[in-house]
Amino acid sequence: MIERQQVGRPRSEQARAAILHAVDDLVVESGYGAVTLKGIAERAGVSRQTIYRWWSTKAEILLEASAIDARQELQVPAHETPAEDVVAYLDALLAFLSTSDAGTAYRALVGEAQHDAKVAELLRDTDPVGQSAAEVIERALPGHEMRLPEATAELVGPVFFWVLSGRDPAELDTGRLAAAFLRNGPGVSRATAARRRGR
Amino acid sequence: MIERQQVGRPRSEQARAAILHAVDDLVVESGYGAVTLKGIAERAGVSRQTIYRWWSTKAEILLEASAIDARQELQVPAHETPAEDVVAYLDALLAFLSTSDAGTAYRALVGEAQHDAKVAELLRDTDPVGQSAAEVIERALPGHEMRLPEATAELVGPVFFWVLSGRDPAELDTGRLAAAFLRNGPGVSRATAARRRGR
DNA sequence: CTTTTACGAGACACTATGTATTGAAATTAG
DNA sequence: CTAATTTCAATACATAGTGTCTCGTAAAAG
Repeated sequence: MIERQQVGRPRSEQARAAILHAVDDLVVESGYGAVTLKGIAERAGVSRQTIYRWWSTKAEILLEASAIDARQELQVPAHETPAEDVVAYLDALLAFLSTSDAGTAYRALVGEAQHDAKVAELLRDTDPVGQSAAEVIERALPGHEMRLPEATAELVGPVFFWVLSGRDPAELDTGRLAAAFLRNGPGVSRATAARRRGR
Repeated sequence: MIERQQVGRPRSEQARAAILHAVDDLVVESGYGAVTLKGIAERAGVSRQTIYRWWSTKAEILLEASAIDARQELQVPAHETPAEDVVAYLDALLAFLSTSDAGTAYRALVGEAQHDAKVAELLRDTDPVGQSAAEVIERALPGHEMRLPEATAELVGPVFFWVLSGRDPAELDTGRLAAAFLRNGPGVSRATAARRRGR
């Protein structure tokens, strides 16, 4: 924590929260396209100037509004076997991307990133999907012999593509995907890895 | 071909081409975000009304403008082995998504589809990436025992995620991805499949 | 009480949107 | 040739969002 701003009226936490909630609500209600800074300000009961003071784009606000929820929803409890871990994660990822409010926000951000370099950078810095996937891989498959970036893409990619290309989430067989990922993934079994760590 | 419009002034093919080219140029020059219908009209030397008559959104025009190029760039010549085929396809896909003009348009469309249901439907009907991937799988791995939708997602997904999440295309090891895909993919070898067809 | 910073309210110029109107051009049917 | 039909360019219009600015007020520190 850095001590900044010793003097002057402190930032209104109420206004901040109202803005973030307003964005969340508006995106879910009317979709990202219909969200405007004007609308956010009115909904939050806040002056537009107040928004511009702290954020410069819709995307920035949306990222801040959804980041916490995103992390939480992509956090899966540890399971006994790597297979269970991976399936649970893929299910969570599918639910996040296709049904969750935070997921809606995330997809909107990915969309914006395709034609807005600032958003792309913003998203690269704090990408909840990529990070959560990397964590799961490290946890479920310690001692694996994959390159982590590629492994992350292999794990996340299929679900990511499925949802973002508009396919029906209900028709995706995550078990199949998990099996495929595990088949080519770990160069060593979990037991082997445990033995290695024991030595 | 359906015979429509027997009477009246025919649609100007010149205007149509000018509009499509203008969109192409503008997207490449200034990015999708900066493209406006007004700008397209001015660039193409065309009335705005003429655009509205034939298309209803930027996305529609862009799809029409890039669809042909997209198909062409994702078309890879057949190779000797499945491995070569798959690697060649993944390289083409990576180049398409990350460097090609048509790929830029495609990514923009995928982005729009995340907050525009019309675009999503439009893209679902004519998705050059999904279709080309399915073709490659059927060609390179006849007799495979995968469900085609999941297999398509497994093949395309990692590259798709890599690029759309803003990772550096130069750092992606497509050979590794291809190997992983092939390892879990074909239930039968190409030779076996050929034998089967022969019977 | 003074200084500093944040706030709400509202005005401003600018730009894009989507629709409508008008008159000219290009084509077919009779 | 004429009438009907359809497209076209040009232009105007109301609506709405953008980003910046100003003003008077509120809340904190010294």
